[in-house]
Amino acid sequence: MVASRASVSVATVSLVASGKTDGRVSADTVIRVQQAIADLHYVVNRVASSLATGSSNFVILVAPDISNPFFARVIAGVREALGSSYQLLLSVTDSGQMPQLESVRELLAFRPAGLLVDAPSARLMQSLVVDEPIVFLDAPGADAGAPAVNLDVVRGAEALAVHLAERGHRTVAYLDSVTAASTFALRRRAFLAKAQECGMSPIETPRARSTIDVGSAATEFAKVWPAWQRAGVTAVVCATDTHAYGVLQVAHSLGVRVPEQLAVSGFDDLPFSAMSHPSLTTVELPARKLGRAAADLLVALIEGRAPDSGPPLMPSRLIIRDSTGGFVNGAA
Amino acid sequence: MVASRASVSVATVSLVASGKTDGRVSADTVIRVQQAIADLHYVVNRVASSLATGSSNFVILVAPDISNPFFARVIAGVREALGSSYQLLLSVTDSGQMPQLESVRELLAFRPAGLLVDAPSARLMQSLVVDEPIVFLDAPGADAGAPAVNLDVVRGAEALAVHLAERGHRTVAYLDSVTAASTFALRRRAFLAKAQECGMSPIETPRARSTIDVGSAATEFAKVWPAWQRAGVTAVVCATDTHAYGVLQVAHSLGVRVPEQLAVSGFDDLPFSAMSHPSLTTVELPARKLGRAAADLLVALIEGRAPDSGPPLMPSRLIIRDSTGGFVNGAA
DNA sequence: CTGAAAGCGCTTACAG
DNA sequence: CTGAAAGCGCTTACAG
Repeated sequence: MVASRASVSVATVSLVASGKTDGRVSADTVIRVQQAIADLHYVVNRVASSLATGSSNFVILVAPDISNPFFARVIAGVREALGSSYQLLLSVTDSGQMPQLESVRELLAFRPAGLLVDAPSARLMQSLVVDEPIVFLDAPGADAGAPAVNLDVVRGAEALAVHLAERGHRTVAYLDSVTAASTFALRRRAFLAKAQECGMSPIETPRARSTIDVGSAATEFAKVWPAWQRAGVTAVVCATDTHAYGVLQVAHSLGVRVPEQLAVSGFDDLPFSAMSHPSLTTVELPARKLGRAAADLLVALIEGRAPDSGPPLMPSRLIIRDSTGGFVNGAA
Repeated sequence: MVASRASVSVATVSLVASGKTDGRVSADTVIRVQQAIADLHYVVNRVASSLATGSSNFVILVAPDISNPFFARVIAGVREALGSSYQLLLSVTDSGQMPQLESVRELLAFRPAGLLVDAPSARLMQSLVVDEPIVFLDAPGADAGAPAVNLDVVRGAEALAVHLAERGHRTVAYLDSVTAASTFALRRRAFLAKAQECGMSPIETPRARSTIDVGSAATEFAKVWPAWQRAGVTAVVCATDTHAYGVLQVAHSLGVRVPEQLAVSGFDDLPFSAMSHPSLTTVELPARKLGRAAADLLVALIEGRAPDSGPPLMPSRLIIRDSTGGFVNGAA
């Protein structure tokens, strides 16, 4: 420990470096040590420090599909809640891949103060039983035991089905995400069930799905559209706004007018959705709030405090815009 | 070390766990120890291991503006090159913020095997003198000393200026990014200089800049457009494709026809750019290749190998699409 | 082939 | 107020 050389002491440097000097070190030496630290550009080795104390002050967030803009907002919320107490490190999977159990285990071996896992598969949640603080985000279906913060996607999906039914749609289709995250399975199921209940016929084949990027979504939609069109589809609901942009794009290219010939909608309410042409009807999902709530919960767990309340469910909200606006058929 | 209890040894467990058993441990004990490891779900504590060996096997990538889709592709390239030898951890700044020296120092305190810094400010590069392996990405202006992998944005920016001049444009404007990354400063300077050289008049006030998201870009463009229009601007070059999407959007809303009344272009060639309406002229930047080259260089540095070649400069390429296509004025 | 021992750089009671 | 010492969980020469 070089700093000790500079002045004359050893454990004292540790005290000074960590600011635990309240009446344990004289003002003189504090200054002298700080000087030495500054001179030598000394930075405490967190690895050693973490080993010695058995604790750390960083949090790892595991997430799939970082290219989803929704995700950037979740991160912003997490950082907000973490403040300066904990540093955030991200671990991302390849596009379209889910985080695997083994890689989460490896991450745990870094001994973070806590772990945040976004959009896990149901399987991951079940098999991941550890005593480290861990919180799942956007993980519907987590058994009650696992701490999780969820989005109320069901309410939004149902509102969307009702909205389309009211607009007179009869035959609807769904463009899904390929990732196995349970949130996507839930969105789809909730929408299809409610659609059925409202008297609409959801077309389930061909099944359409793509990764969360505009290009893939466009390609996929272009592939299935002929069949859907023959089946009489007048509305397509997409797993995310990003998928919907792809649909809007292809529809435009093909001369399919939105919303007159085809209603389009998504989930997320990304900023662009208010400005696309036509503007996009979507289920608003409070990404930032989700991130904040998850991080708050994690910090409570880390610090051994009981979470303030029960399992939070962030409300979703249907935002009706032009992409589903103009369709009128029979009644409505 | 619990595993030692399960069988009967101590250092042997370490040998087995790290697979260094070539004729140092009998097949029998290897199996016995592996059994114990499996039974106890034992995972080597990387913190302790890292302290003992003085090395680690993870790399930290520091980056601003994770919401930029360009970035997701850079990451994909980095992961490709890192393979399974090194794990990747990300540290992101808040939107529009640059990585700060202090936070990079804190990251170094985790003792990663190496550090990758994307789009650093010139100041960061200068003040960051450390002996840990570190590679800058997309960091034009790095003094020759610092290992860096760059994009040849100058060539692309100049080709764009020439293209617009050939199309007959006389008065052009630039929509910049707010981040202080040197790559953005360079794109702008290179374009403006070449524009001047080609006999065009770049309008420099009002200066337009926004964060890298469609919404902010749209707002900013809406604000400056009246002045630009009065000044006779017929072409706007954007720092990224994302900015250009915002411009396209607002132009559409305002009834400004692209490219007839206004030519629009960007940098990146994001997947969506081929499919927007009109499709977007852009300077293709090889994001994935950039990530791969940077990671390759970093690994070479970590492993003490001399880098294969000189400082790599990834080529950029002008892709001409409809958003600048139709404008004809005088000659051309 | 296997175990005992030292050491990685810190932190934290514990004596002085 | 300050220093000496033990210990965090590993790894790596070094003896047996």
